[in-house]
Amino acid sequence: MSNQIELRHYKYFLALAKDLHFRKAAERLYISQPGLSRQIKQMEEDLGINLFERHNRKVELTKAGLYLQNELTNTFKRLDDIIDHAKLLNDGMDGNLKLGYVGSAMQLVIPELLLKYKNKHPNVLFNLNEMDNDKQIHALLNQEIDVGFVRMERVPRGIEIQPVFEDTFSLVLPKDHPLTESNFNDLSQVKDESFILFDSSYSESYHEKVMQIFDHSQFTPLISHYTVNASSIFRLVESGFGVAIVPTSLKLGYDMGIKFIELDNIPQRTTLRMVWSNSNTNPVLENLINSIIKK
Amino acid sequence: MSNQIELRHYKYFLALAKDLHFRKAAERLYISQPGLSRQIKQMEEDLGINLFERHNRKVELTKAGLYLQNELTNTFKRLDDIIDHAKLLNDGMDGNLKLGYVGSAMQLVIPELLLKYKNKHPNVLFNLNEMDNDKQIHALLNQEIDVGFVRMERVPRGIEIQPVFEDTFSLVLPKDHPLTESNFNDLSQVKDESFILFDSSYSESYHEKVMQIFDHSQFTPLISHYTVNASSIFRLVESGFGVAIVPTSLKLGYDMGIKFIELDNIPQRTTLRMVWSNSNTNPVLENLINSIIKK
DNA sequence: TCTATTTGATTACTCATAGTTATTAAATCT
DNA sequence: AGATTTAATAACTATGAGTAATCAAATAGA
Repeated sequence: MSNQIELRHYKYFLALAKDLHFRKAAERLYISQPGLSRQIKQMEEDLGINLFERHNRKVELTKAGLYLQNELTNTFKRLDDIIDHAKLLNDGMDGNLKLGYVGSAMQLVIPELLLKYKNKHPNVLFNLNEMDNDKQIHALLNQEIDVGFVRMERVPRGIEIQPVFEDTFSLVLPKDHPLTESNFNDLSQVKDESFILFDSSYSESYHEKVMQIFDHSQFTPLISHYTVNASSIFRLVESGFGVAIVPTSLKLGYDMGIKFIELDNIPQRTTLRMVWSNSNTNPVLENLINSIIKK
Repeated sequence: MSNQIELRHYKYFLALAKDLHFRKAAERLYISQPGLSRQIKQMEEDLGINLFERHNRKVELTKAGLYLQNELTNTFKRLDDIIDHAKLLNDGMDGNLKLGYVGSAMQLVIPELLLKYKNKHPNVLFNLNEMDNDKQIHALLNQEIDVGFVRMERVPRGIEIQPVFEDTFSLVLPKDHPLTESNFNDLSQVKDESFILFDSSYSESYHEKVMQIFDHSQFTPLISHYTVNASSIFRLVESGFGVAIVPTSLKLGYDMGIKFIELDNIPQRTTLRMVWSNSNTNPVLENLINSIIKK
């Protein structure tokens, strides 16, 4: 029972389940149509499951077939990952880690963490992918990345979240702006400037926190631009289109005609958090979590 | 690359990984030793992974081979579950659910919940298994059950937990005991009796709660017996070996020479909780969770 | 040290079956 | 009614899984 079935059968089944058309699926598989017909039939008989309903001129998935399509797709994606990972082990690597991160984490936090980790585990291969907060959650759920670094507070069920680095905010001004660290007192001094901010699609909770800063300073800012990455914010500030408020750690790594004034006497902070899926079985993931969370 | 490999290869690999002996593994697979040698070799070449180290007179798994053994074992167990489930769908069932529960939940809570659920979903097949708290957590992690009903408070990462039913405690006495509902005031009236309790291995947190009751009544009980199931507790009480404290809902379903006095004016309660793994993809599981948690 | 035994790899064969081409049956469209 | 598209069936081919026989190497035993 379910004994003569081979991977081939499952692959053929998935192809047919996609096309719902024997000839086309067979073509895509580079086999003949009768060959496919026979393999599918054999699979149905061997499993004792009707996978397709053959109607007059169209093929449809049964309930059981639809279920199988979903589950098998996942299973084989997972199987591929397993083989890839085993290959790495075979080549002397201890494993690999696919990381996602918001751009604002790349200046300070990520390099530091990775250096520390790589020191301890030199044979772990890294893939780095900058992506926004929501994309990272998506990628985690699809097992496309192992770990993400986000600025958000709530995550869906199945995702773990832990703070990694807390940062102050800084005011960003053109270099020739009259305000300086010494004559700066509080934000009300820039209440008539126009502001350039990260788009709220970047992170709802990040955006809200920035708005709290304005509340706290008791004025409503004129926002002239929303944009999605730090360098375009800085470019706009440099060109005199306004001023900005960003996480302080972004100060590093950019050399532009701008200056930072750290807002360390307001209570708002932005926290970079590490997120990962608790159903992920990548064996080096645990190392990373321990090495980062346990300081 | 990793293209000509079939399920057969993986099955052979797992057999050899277990035996670490070509001839024996081949025997167990009902094929000849050269056949096995060739298939394994082919698998190693096709995947580009050295799976075994052939020493003088013994075969050992490589690092990559060991990893593969673990992961593939899981994957194929999962694949079997998927096929089983698809078969149920094929036979007109909507799916099946494997439940674990502590014995004390069987009297009142489980039947009520299941009746309500079965009404809505008549084509879901149930498997019921009485097991203690820890066993259920184990079974969940191994995907041997879909849902558990436990009396505990903390569960490991990856397991979800939600309260289902809160119960008072009751004092259990032999039928001919002088204490009755009308002349009972508080537990100090039985402070000189010996007590029969659930073994603390049943649940750490349950045991602690019962101890709190004694603290609350300001006496240290003489405990004469620890046992693991309700009916043996009742049997011992009936036979005059002592008195007991148990969840009130156990009153139902037993017809013995004992009587219950509900301790509803002490603050302690015991909560039956539903637990499940958040990596479980059984499609009917979600129904059950919704139907039970959302009252 | 020589022989017997146990190990997995190699070789040469066969036989089951995946995949082929050619055809049929049924339904739908002109 | 004839043309076309669909999947199933039938008969054939050839790939490669599995086999028996043998080899090479490494012990173990006398």
